[in-house]
Amino acid sequence: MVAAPPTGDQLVMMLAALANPLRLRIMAKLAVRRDYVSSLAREIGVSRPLLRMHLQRLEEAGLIVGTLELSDDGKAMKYFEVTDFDLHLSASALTEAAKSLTSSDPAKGSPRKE
Amino acid sequence: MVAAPPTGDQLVMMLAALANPLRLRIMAKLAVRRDYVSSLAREIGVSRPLLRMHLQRLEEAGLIVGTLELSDDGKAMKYFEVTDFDLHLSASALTEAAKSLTSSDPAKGSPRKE
DNA sequence: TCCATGTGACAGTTTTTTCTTACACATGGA
DNA sequence: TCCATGTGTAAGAAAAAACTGTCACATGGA
Repeated sequence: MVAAPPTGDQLVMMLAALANPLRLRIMAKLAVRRDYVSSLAREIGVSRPLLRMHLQRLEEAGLIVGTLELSDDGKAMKYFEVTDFDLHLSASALTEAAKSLTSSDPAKGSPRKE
Repeated sequence: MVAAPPTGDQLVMMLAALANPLRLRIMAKLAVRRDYVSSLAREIGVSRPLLRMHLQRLEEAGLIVGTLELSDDGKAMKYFEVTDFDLHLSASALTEAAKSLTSSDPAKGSPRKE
């Protein structure tokens, strides 16, 4: 279901996003229930700017999405929630993904359009 | 049935190891067939010391293993091959893995032995 | 008005990764 | 002996990631 196998580049982004203890915790928290930045920062125990950066990285990788909502008392709150991704990593899956890597392939030329 | 689900720390290591285009290529190559360092370096087109570092990272993550063998003409060759891992990444899997993270959990104290 | 709470963004430091450029040792064959 | 091939390691530059501190703006309620 779902997930068209991501391109190599996309895969690298997702893996890089997940390959960090703090972000893994963030994902765990958000998997349980959506939350907004300040609240999440308190709960996890990190500064808001730092959390913000990590959320951004996760969002760029497509693992979470944020929506700006207006609370009852008029405050703007940015809620984040996890998307439903489903990565399967095995040797063959990696071999497949590697084919679509665009970044510097020393074995070939510069990543010309070819 | 292989893989006991890795600990959070172990998972982070594996993800970090895979989250790099060059290492992804290395995995792809080794998945096709085992190879020794110098040969692989030529094939991929990177310097040997650089490749060495990447191989080391992959090995530490348990994704590949290297064995030092003696070729017919007496040269010592270090052959690497992929282990058979099989990671399944989903929101719930991450939630589970996050529980066993030891690294700095700002929400708790310093990672005391408890 | 001031305070508590939410948002966003910037500059600057520290730490980690990535990559380069050496150097050292060993073996078989010309 | 010298060269080509294999191994290992260390020092240092360059680039990217992680983290801190601070400022600005907005709103509702005391």
